Amino acid sequence: MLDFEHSLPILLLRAREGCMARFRPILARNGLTEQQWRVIRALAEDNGQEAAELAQTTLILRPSMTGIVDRLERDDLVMRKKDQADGRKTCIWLTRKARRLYERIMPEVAAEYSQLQNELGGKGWEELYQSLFQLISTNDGSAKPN
Amino acid sequence: MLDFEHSLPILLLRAREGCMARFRPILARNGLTEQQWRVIRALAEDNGQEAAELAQTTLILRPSMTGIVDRLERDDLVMRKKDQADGRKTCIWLTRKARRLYERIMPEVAAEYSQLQNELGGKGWEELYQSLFQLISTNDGSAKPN
DNA sequence: GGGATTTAATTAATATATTAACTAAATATA
DNA sequence: TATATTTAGTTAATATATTAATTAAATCCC
Repeated sequence: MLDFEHSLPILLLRAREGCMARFRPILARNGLTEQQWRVIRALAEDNGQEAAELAQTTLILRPSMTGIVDRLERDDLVMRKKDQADGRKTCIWLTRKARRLYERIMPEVAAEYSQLQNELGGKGWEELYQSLFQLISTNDGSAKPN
Repeated sequence: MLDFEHSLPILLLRAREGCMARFRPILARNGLTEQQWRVIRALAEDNGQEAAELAQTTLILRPSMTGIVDRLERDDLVMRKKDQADGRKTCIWLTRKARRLYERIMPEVAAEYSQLQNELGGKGWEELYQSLFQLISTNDGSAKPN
């Protein structure tokens, strides 16, 4: 067997797309892309992260992050600040405007998220998380060194 | 709670990235992108699909598909053929070269896939699939009409 | 202290994602 | 049958993904 449409990567993609279909309209109404929202949300929880750290937590590669931060800066949603101690590092900070935007969007996102949890049910939710954590740690465990 | 790094979309993305990290090197060695491989694989199982159908099965949007097929055609891996009955539709066919490439790559991919199945174990695999199907059908069920 | 190496970020080049607008062919409908 | 509508595919414009090369600052090491 091993038919393409039921391969694990395709199922994971389909599952994720299904989820994001719920949230994308909220972001679109507020003029944000999915990636921009990830960055804003990560900073809302831990402001002033280094660019590299931010890339890790948002699962965005560094070269992509450069452009995303460029555009967020253009839209007055974040500010870059060089680290005084280490001139190579840059930290990213949310602006007041971004904070207000976050406060406005987050409740909508959270509501939709609860809705999803309800539809799946407590048991389904638990099992899904269990399985995903299992898969993630399995993959991390067998990662090849660079 | 509801912290960003453990949100469902992020976990699904992390899970998928972990999986693809296993396969990407195989594809890269053969000069294929992930999306190109998806198209080739879908066609290997059902050659001559209409472009729209192909987009559905590979989870690639139509405008992206145009470019992907352009480049596959450029590399002599697929051919476009207009439907004689309905001049709007285009069908995509694998070339012999693509078939040979598929036969060469697929065993490697299948081996890596088995490896992953082994690492997860039969039970873990079952539960993962169960959960993903559940999530997908939940999402499909609550999809908003256009 | 000065050159080799490493590290953080960016730039470059190509490929893909996303939404809207457009084109051409088919179908519906008055 | 002429026009309106729908459908399949592409084009356009902007944003992001990916790998390799580049730049600048820090650290190593002699």
